[in-house]
Amino acid sequence: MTTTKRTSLISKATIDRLPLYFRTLRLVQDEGIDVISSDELGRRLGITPEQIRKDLASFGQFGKKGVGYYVNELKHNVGGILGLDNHWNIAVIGIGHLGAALANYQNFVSLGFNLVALFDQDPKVIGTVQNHVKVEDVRELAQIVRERHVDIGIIAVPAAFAQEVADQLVTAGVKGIWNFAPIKMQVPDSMHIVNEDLSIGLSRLSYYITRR
Amino acid sequence: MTTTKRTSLISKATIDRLPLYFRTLRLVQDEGIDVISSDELGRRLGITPEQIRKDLASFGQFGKKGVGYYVNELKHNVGGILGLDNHWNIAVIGIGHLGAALANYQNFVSLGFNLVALFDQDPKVIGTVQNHVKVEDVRELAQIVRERHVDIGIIAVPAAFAQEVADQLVTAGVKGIWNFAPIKMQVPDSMHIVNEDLSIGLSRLSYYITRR
DNA sequence: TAGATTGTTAATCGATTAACAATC
DNA sequence: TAGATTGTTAATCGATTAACAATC
Repeated sequence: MTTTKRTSLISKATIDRLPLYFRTLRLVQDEGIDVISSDELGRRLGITPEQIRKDLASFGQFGKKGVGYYVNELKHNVGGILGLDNHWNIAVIGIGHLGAALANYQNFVSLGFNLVALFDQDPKVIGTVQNHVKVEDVRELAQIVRERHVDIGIIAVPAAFAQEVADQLVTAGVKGIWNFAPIKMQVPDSMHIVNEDLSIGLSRLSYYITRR
Repeated sequence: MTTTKRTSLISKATIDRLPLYFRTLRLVQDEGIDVISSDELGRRLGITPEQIRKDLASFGQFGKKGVGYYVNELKHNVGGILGLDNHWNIAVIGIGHLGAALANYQNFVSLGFNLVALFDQDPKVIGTVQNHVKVEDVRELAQIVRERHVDIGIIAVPAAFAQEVADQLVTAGVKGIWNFAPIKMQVPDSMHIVNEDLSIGLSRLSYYITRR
């Protein structure tokens, strides 16, 4: 039995480690390993075993004292916590270089997401196909988002158009937005939005190599 | 005069906010604004003014009490702290969808990075051009990295080849690695590496929309 | 049983928020 | 001067690490 504790008590850092656990458990399972200790999982990920046990314990008791964690069971539990078993429908808006890369990113498929729609504004791009999905005119966004039950909208348009697209996604009723445009988006408090700012990582690297 | 404090005292979270300050200062400057308060900067970014003042104060005294911060001066200071004025040379390894997107990402140019080399393994890709740079055979990586003084290697190859590429980059003498492959990389302690794991953000979004 | 390993509590460490003196 | 705003110290909050009892 799984005891689920109050969401608010769980650290943001913990949630960001769960996908790493999930991925490693899958790799471990492919190697034919049935049981794994927090020690071994930690060794593979460069995370302390205490941290891993604490993270998992915030969601329930998944291990067996003196034994470890059953890989398959833990993998399903972690996947469930992350909501991956909902197999969310995703759509990418803005099929430039980045949007096309996201549309073709196979790791999303392996996490259980379904790519159901692509949108662009450029007549030369509309009608082309990426990863077996046809690019639609962004003017039909609202209608298609509803028809295909899009849960998550991925914004890969230039910064100048991002807010407008976000507004349309909110109106069309998506559950969450994954934003790659480097701007502070205005969305209702109830809308979940995750910003993916690629220049932060590169700037951080610049910072570190500058002062080593 | 700028007082620079010990690096170790500065929080990782602070460093990740600096690129946001830098970008906003540039936007503000484009609007013709000469002076900005922590309050206004915070309003634009959704960050508290106290946080911004604290972040900046860890690197020196850049503001004027009762006045605010001179936009141009602060922008240059923040850029300098991030090391953007070094105009680091970057190379992308793996010109698939993601690698091509990174090679064409204009925000990196605007941060002062220079794209100097692209590498792939596929004969059909070698010789093609992305963003005015020709794709070279990855077997020539070591030589070209030295010739063109590559500072940062961006790994966009499939997970199975990522460690091998990292090893070659380390041997060739890059200063830092920006890794998009979803694996735990083994590099010497002296090597700076930033991992960009796109599935974390999407998984986090899945987590939040699952339990709203 | 003895050894291994979890889950949890307590201690420490780090980051944010609040408050306010300094000063433009 | 009076009002505005920084820079810094103190207080709070949150996350990680350490320690260990429970138990397989």
